[in-house]
Amino acid sequence: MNEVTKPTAAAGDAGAGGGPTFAPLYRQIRALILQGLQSGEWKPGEAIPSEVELAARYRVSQGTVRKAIDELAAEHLLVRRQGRGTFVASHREVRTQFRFLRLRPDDAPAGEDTAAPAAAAQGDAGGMTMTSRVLECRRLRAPSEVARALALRAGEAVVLIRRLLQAEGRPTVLDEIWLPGSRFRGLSAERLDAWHGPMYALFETEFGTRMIRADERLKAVAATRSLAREMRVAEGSPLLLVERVSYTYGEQPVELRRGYCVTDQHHYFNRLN
Amino acid sequence: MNEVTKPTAAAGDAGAGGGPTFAPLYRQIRALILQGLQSGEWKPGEAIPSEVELAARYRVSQGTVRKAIDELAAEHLLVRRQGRGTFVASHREVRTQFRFLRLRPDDAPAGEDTAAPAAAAQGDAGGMTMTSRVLECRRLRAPSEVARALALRAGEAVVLIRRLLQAEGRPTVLDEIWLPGSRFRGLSAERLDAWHGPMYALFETEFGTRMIRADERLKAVAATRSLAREMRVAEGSPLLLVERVSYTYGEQPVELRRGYCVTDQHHYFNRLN
DNA sequence: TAGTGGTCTAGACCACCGT
DNA sequence: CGGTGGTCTAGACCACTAA
Repeated sequence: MNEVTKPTAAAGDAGAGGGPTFAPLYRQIRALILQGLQSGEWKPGEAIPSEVELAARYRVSQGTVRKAIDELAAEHLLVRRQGRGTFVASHREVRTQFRFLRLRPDDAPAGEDTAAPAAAAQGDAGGMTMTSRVLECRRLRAPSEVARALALRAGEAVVLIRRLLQAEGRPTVLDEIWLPGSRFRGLSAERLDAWHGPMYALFETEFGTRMIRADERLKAVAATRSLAREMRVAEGSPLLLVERVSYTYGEQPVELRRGYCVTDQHHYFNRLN
Repeated sequence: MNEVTKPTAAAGDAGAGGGPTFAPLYRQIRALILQGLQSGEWKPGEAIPSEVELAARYRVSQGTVRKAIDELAAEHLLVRRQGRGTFVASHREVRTQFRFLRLRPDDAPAGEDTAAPAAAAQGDAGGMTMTSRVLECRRLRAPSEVARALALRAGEAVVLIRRLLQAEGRPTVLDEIWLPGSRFRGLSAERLDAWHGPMYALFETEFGTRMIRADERLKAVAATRSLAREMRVAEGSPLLLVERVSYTYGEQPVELRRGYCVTDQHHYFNRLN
C-alpha cells in the first residue's frame, strides 16, 4: 500500500554514494507519483487525480502534493492546466512536440518556444516543411558500441532505422536510429511510413516507451563518400553530427541516434540559462 | 518607495502584445528583487536580505517572498544556501563558473554538472587543462551585422577580442568576441592577460556587466585558409561554429561571440529536459 | 545560541474551465 | 454551478551554519 512516513525518511533515490539517502516528504510523494507514471497507471495525455485527491490518498497536505507536482511539471513529466487538472505529458501534444528538435532554419526568429520550428514529419507544422523518408528499417545484433550506449549485452537484438529529412526538397538530416529490439517488437518501415506525426509520439503510443530526457554530443565532421551521395553534397563537406542518447523513466537509455545535418541553411539552437 | 498592491496588479513585465499585463503578488516581488540586482544594490557574491526581512520590507508573507526567490534561483540569478542566506549569483563561483561552457573532452563522463569540464582559462580546474592566449584586442566601429546583434547603431564603438584556447598544446577553439565599447572602456589585451579566471568573472567584477543568459547557434563549417593556419588544421577541414549572443539584465545583448572549435577530441554537450 | 533557509500544515480566496 | 489548479497567509517545526 502507498504509505508515507512522516519524519524525513528514505525516498526512491537510491543514493549513489554512501548510505541510504533521506528525503523530505514531498520527494517521497514525487517518487510515488513517478511510480504511477512508470507503471502505466496514468498514461500520456490522461489526467492524474486532483491535488486534493492525492493529498487524501497519501495522507499529506495539498501543499506537499503541490510541491511534488511542481517538480514533475518542471521536468516536463506532467503538465498543469488551470481549471482542468494535471495531465501526463505526451509527445502528441503540440506544446512539447518539438522539445527535442533543435534544428531550425536560419531565418527563423530566436526564442526558445517561438512558435514555429521545423516540423518533425510529413506535412508542415508552423511554417516550415520537413518531409521524412525512411530509407531502411531492419533488425540486427547490436554492435558493441551501440550495445554500450543502450546498456544492452553485445549482440542483443536492436532495430536500426535510417531516414532522410528534407527541407524544401533539399536533403537536410540523415538519421541513423538504434533502438533495443525487445521494446520495439512490431516496428517496421511500413509502420513508420503509416504514422503521421512525431516519431516519439509513435514510440509512446504504440510501444509504451516515453522519452523523457536526452543527452546530445555535437561535432563537426566531413561527409564520407556515401553520406555525400545520400545527402547530395560534396564529399568532405562539413556536416553537423548530433549524437543523442534518449532515456525513459529510471534513467534507462532506449535510443541512440546519430543525425548528420547540412547546416548551410539551418542551425542547431540552444539557450543557456 | 517600494510599495505593493495587494490584488493582482501590474508588474514590470511590459506586456509585448495587447493591454497591460497583470501578475500575481510574488511576481511583483520578483520584479522588485530583480531591480535590486540590476541597480547594483546587491552585488554578485553578496547576500541579499533574509526572507523575513524582505517580507517585512515589501509587506507580504514570507511564503510569497520565498516563491519569488525560488524563481530567481531557478534562473540562476540567486543562489540559496541553507543556514547562511541567499546570495547573488556570480561567475566567480565554481558552481556556476562553467555554466556557459559546453565543450568537453570526448573522454569526459556525461552528466550535466559532472564535476570537471574543461577549464575556461589559464591553469586547470578539474582535470583538464585549457590555456588561453589573447591574439588581439582592439577597438573599432561595429560592422552592421555585429551592431544588429548587439542592438547598437551601425558604426558605434565595439571591442573585438580574438583568443585561442589550447588543450594540451593543441589549438582547440578560436574565439572572436565582440563587446559594446561603452560598457567595456578600459578593456585591453594586458587587462585580459593579467586576469586569471573565467572571462565572465572579469566582466562582472571589473565592468559591472553580468551575463545571465545566452543563445547559441551551431553550424558545421569548413576551415578557411586563415583559420586553418591559426588552428593548425587542414584548409577545408570541418569546424564547429558556435555563435553566441549573451544577455544581461533586461534582455540586453552585450556580447557576440563566434567560436570555431576543432572537434576531433572534443564535443559540444547538451542535455535536453 | 541565534539566525537562515527548508519543510509541512491548514485554511481562505481567486481564476479558470466545463457543464 | 462545482471542481480544478493558482495565490496568499500564518504559524510551527526542522536542518544547517556561524559565532
